[in-house]
Amino acid sequence: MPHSSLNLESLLEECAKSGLRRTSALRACLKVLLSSDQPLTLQEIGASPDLEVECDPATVYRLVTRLEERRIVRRIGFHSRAAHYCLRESAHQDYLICRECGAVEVLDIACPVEHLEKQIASESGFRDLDHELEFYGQCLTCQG
Amino acid sequence: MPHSSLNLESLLEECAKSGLRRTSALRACLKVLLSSDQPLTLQEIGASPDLEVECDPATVYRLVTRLEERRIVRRIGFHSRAAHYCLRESAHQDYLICRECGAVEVLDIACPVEHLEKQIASESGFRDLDHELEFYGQCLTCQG
DNA sequence: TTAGATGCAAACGATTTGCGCGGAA
DNA sequence: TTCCGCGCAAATCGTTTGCATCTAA
Repeated sequence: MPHSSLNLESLLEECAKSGLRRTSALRACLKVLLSSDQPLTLQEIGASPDLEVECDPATVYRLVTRLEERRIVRRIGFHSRAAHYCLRESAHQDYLICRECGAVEVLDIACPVEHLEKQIASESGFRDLDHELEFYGQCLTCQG
Repeated sequence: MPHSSLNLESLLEECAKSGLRRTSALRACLKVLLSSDQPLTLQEIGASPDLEVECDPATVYRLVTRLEERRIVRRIGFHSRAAHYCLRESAHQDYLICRECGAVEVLDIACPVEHLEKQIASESGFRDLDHELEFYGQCLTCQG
């Protein structure tokens, strides 16, 4: 039960406050993101068995894009062709990815760059700083 | 004069040893990568005024892909639709990217996760570990 | 009532691949 | 002489957008 501390209603509330309507598609996509412990692609969101209403790919795309603009959702690059997304509200995660098969593992480490972020923010003048840290390698299976 | 310490001939040598032929396209692409101080997209490589012979996009794609497989080139995600590439031999770089206009700045910091990498390698069993660290924010221009 | 949201279908852009020719080894 | 690498063109795939309809506010 990932994100048990996060609440669908409070997320919807936040969305509403930022100008989004409480549609069934929005609720459904948020629920899928809440139920996943790994970042998902738009396709994965749209095809999830947890998605309680059918959503057109374009709808998922527009919803997640809006959520990303409002910084409710975080985009993660990985190296796949498709972008991955997760809720920003959940704890920040760093990842370990197999560059061969694309398997994603969530790293159980204290993120080592939090303090750096503040320093970079003040030196660069950039606002709303955020970061992405991924390790790439060949997993045990692909070494076989 | 970026990468002044890196030598085109030694790169070509490394490519040859790993089974690539010394073609004019390979030389040209390596030269472009050597001359840039920022990661480039395939399009940017193919359109570079520094590219000394015309190269078909498919050729650039296949070349860079082979170089990446041989770990001579590193892929970087950023959040643009197109992947960026740089020479792995150059010093490892971390980046600061504007999530609005996409501007890329190379961070002048000692990378803070080198030691973590070793730890993760030994704990996970992953081989040939490598990492990518990027900071995202809104740059001064886009704050204007 | 009406401005934002959705579905459908078409457009886009960055790869990715098949194929026949040409050049490095 | 062989086989890898190249250009050309077509196929893929993940978005991205236009438009008419629907619906939350």
